Amino acid sequence: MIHRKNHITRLSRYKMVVKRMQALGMNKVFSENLADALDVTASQVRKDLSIFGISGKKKGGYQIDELIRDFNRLLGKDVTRDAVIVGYGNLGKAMARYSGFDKDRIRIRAVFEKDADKLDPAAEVPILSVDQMTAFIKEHQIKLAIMAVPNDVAQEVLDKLIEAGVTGMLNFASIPLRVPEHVVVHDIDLNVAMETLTFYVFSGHLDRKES
Amino acid sequence: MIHRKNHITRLSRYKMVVKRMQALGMNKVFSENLADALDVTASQVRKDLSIFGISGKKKGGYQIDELIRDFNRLLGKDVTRDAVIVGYGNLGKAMARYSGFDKDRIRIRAVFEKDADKLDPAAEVPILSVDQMTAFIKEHQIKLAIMAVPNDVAQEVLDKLIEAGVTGMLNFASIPLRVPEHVVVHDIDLNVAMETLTFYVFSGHLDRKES
DNA sequence: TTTTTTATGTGAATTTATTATCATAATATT
DNA sequence: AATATTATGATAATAAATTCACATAAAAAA
Repeated sequence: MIHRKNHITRLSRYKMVVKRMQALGMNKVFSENLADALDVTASQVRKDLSIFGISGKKKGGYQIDELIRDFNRLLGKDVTRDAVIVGYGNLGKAMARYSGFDKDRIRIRAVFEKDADKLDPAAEVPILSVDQMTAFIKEHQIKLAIMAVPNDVAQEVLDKLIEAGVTGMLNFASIPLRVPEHVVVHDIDLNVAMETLTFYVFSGHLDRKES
Repeated sequence: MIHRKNHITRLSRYKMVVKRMQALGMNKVFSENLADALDVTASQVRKDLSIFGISGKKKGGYQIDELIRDFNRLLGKDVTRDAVIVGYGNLGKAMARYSGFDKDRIRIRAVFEKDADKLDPAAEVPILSVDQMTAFIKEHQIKLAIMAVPNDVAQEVLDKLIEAGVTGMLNFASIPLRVPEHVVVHDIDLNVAMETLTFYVFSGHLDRKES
């Protein structure tokens, strides 16, 4: 069985709630609990988990510590992943300071910015010149990038990143980007998100399905 | 035929590229062109458009000015939609200054923040106290909100927004939120997005499908 | 120990989404 | 005016995602 996007997205969510449950002192969890918490069906939970080879016990549910071990294994062999940010505008800055990343897995190593006035190589997350980007990525073998640059340079930046060795990016630009087969781009188009919302809110056609 | 999320998301994208095409001086467009630009099939484009009651001509494709008129009609009767932001932290600030919204349709009217030091009622987009939130929303009949608040207050803020009359929100908190039937929440979980990405990048299981 | 209860795991059924096919209408060509 | 071309639109086919349903294993109760 191949893992599709939806499964993986949910996997990450399961991880989140299971961690919270563990923090609450719980030891085991039923598919029904997860379903509840994430507003999906219990069937869906069991199917997802089984797709990833995770199994529980016919009565006692799933053991939380085992679950977390499995989630970590699946989402990256307990290794921290290094990432860089390109663009230190509003969004780039917000991402550089974003506290919501799982610090044990995703670490922002640097931000690259064109405007010389904004550079700050001494900051906790150093703000470096784009001129250093390729070298930095190659040296640290960075595979992940967050693109927070204007639309009109997005494709150019993307190409440069790929050239340097990055194979996965989170993209905030709202233009269609072209990438080779081996590269994954996850687009977050805030304008599209808001427009979609207005459609639902003002049209009444609510057959909504969670994001 | 009912409109599902995917259709609406694509509709918003079609609008974007069609507008760009118009800016280029083009008058008509073929399903094949749109398919190309957005990396979907031409069949998909035609189906989407037909679902929204948009039709072209059996040879000459779709008339761009008509398309744009239809898109605007569908996405909100040519009326600007007012929205507020809750939380003036990194993300809230980025959203308040975000230039990517279609200014003709989505207008940020105010930001609400708890920390008194951050308030700035005179700013172009005024930063107001959360104490004023409910009154402001009711007075201006705001229906849309962007939630950029910490996880631990997200549900509370959401409830308050709903109480005040908001029915659609973009949510950046990464905890599962409960909402009544008539309310739509679009979640953007940046951590989940990054983790999903790492999975694809480091696992090799690439059966990726665009965001 | 035997019986009852209950949560998993899986294959089947269903629903939803996407793609392929092709008759048809509009345009262009001869 | 007749013929050839071609892009749409509708329907059929396929694929993907989700839910149902139930046999089975584990735990609890009797």
